[in-house]
Formats: sequence, structure tokens, C-alpha cells
Amino acid sequence: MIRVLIVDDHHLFAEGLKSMFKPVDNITIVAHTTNGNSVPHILEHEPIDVILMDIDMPVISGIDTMKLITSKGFDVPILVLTMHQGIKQVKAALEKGAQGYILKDASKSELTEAIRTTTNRQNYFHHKISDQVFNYFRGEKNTTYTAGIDDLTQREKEIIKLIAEGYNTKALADKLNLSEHTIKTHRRNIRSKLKIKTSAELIKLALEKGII
Amino acid sequence: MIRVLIVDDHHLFAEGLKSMFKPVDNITIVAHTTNGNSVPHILEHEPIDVILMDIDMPVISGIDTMKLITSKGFDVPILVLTMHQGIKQVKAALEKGAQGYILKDASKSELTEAIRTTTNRQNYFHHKISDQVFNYFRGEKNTTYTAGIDDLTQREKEIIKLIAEGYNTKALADKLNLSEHTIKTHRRNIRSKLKIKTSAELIKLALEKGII
DNA sequence: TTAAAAATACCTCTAAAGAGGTATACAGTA
DNA sequence: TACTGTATACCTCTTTAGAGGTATTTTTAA
Repeated sequence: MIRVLIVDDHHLFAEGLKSMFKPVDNITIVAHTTNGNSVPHILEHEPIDVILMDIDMPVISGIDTMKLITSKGFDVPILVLTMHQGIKQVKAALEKGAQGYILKDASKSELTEAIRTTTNRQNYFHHKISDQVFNYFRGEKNTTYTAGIDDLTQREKEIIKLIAEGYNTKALADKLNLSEHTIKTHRRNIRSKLKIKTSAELIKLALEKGII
Repeated sequence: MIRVLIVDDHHLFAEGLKSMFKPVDNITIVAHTTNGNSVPHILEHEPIDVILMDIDMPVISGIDTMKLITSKGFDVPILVLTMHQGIKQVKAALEKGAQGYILKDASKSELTEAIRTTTNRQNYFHHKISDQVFNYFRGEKNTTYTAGIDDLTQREKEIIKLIAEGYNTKALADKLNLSEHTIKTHRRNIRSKLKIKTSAELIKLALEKGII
């Protein structure tokens, strides 16, 4: 019997899945949480074969939850189950070690197959996803997309967070007790590292990549 | 036995609900469609006590589906079941004659109660919704920081998406074949509606609230 | 301990955003 | 019909961001 943990803020969805799987499917939902932060605790007390992970959740995102799980030393295959089919989310999930990616408009049989496949440490990608990934890598020279994000310093990340809150250069200088020149230099370095031109782009990237 | 029709583009969600209700609940999902346009046909051939209606669907929206149902002369109570808790969607649903409104993060018992209540032609509103409606009619400034988001027009949302991609005013004007003046006006209206000052804030809000 | 990385700071200049105003055309609705 | 919301467009003005330099101090890692 495959023991599944669901991490999803939508109760109904989780309850629905719980009811959907019968003993004959050899799949059972043993736990459900709406808060990714509680996942390590669950993993300590309950044997879990695979995690069904939503991405878009209020307290902590699925991506961050995956980071948390890895940092705590757990090694459980994660099947991302979400509505989002954006290439950026897919990529972020892959980078954080997701074993599979399936959309919420999939059928039961597809989900069953996905759970079985990922539990066995094999990759599963819904056809809608794999098509996108294929096209993406076909159109991309080199994956410079994440390039730079890991180069960001703590100070730079701190500034990004404040920019997202609406701080401008002057306000940042006041807040951090720095000169506006310094802030400008930081902002320039950030733009340069991430290869973007506007703060709007910056915040989008930062949110998608979990910098914020 | 309450006979339910689900209109939702997410297969898994519908299948989950189908499995969730047991005979003892006195509720049964007799039909499921992902396309609102097929609802009249289903209603002609199948006795339905209540419709579970999603709002955000690709071919035809839940709101438009409700209009369609009414225009064809059908009189079936509709329980809106969606992720959106924006006052605008709630308002639109109410205007189109929805009997109830419940969110996808509700529990099974809440959904069961909602189905029973709406089937009996009584209104059901999830507490998160009724709170919002109450505040709205009291004329309160949206203390929940969803302020203004539901007031955004399609054009404004389109522009927000492009801003997040790094388009500046001039690039937007080119892309949308508008004058820079028009773009500036749109940007100003967006900032005004969302009560923010920078594009960075805008994108953060937009991503968090699912506008993008 | 020295070299590299990070954080700090200053300079000039142009491009863009933001804040204020007003106004017309058009669609849908009461 | 009149009203409302939306989209469109133009005007001026100030503030901010962005792009290009260079350079010092502090921290961290080799």
C-alpha cells in the first residue's frame, strides 16, 4: 500500500482525494496538512512513501516546503499537484527535486499512475507539462534563467524584499542606514546578476524563485 | 438522494467529490462536465437537484454558464464552488441568481451542509464570503488587503501581466498599439485602485493574489 | 595573511515612472 | 434616455530608476 501525504490548503480537494482511493488502488492518503511547515513533523512520526504537494499555499509555498524538507534531511519523492502549468513553476519544482508534476485537471487514472511512478523514484510528468518543458528547452540556448539567483548576497535579498514592499531607494537608505548611492549600487548589481531591467521583473522573479 | 451536477474544468476535483459522497450522505454526483455550454443538454436529460458551479473555466465562465441556464428557462439551484472570494465574483454570482457560494478550501461537512441548504432553496454562504459581503455592504474600506483587486478591468490585468514581464510604458504602447499616454493612464488607475506606489509592489500583490 | 567577495560610497547623465489635471468615444445598463 | 464604466488620449511637472563609471572599507575564505 502506497502511503501518501497531501500538502494542500484546499481541504475539499484533499478530502476528495482521500475518498477517491480505495484499497484496490493500493494507494492510501495517511495524512493531510494545509501548512508546509508541519511536513517535517509528520515525516518524523509517520512513514510516507510519496508527498502530493500543492504549489500555491498561503503560509509557505510548495517550493519553500520542498526546500524545507530537503534541508531537514528527508528523502521522500514529491509529486507536485497544482493548477499552475507555468514553465517557471515547473522549473522551480524540478530544481527543488520534485519527482513528478501533474495538474489538477488530470484524471484519476493519470494521478494513480503518477503516484505509482514517483513512488518508485521514476519521474512522471503530465503530458501538458512535458510538452511545455520540451518546447522550453528546445527554444532555449542555455538555461540562464536561474543564473544569478544563487549569486545574490544576503544584503541583496534583503533589499529585494523591501523593494517588493514598496520601498524606494531613499526609503531603503533610511531604513538600512545607508546612503542612497549604496542602495543604487546594490540595485544595479541585483539587476545585473539577474539580467533584468525593471523592478517589476525583479519582484516577479523573486517571488517565483522563492527569494522573497 | 440529492442529485448533483458538477461544472468544473478540474477533473480530479470532480472525481474526488464523486468519491467523497457515500450513500449515507444522501448526496450523489450524477454528472460532471468541464464545459458550461453542455449544461442545458444535461439538464434536459437528467433530473438535477443542484449544480456545483466553478467560476473560472476556460471555454465559458461559471457566471456566463449561469446566464445561459437561466435564459434556457431552467430553474435549478446553483451552488458556486470556487477558489475566488473576491467581492466582485460573489456579487456577479448573486446577481445571476446563485443560491450559495462556498470556497474550495471548505471542509466536507461544510460542503454537505451547503448542498443540502441550497437544494432546499435556502441561501448558503461560507463564513468567509458572508463576512466579506457584510463588510462590503457596510461600506467598509477593505481592511483585508484584497482592496481594489476585483475592480481591475481586463485591460488593466493584461497590462499588469506585461509589466511583470519587464515591459515599460513605451514597450507596452507598441505591444498593445496604444499611445504612451493611454498606458500611463492605465498604470495610474491600477496604482490608484490597488493603493500602491511602485510597480514592484504591484507585481508582488498581483502574484500573491493570482492576478497574473 | 593575503586574495576575493561583499558592502559601502560618490559622480554624471538619460530614461522612465509617478502625480496632477482634463477630455472624448463607446458599450452596456438602469 | 441618461448613466456608468471602460478605454482611449493629451498636457505639465517632479521624482525615481536605470546605465555608465570608479573607489574604499569590511568580511570571508583560501
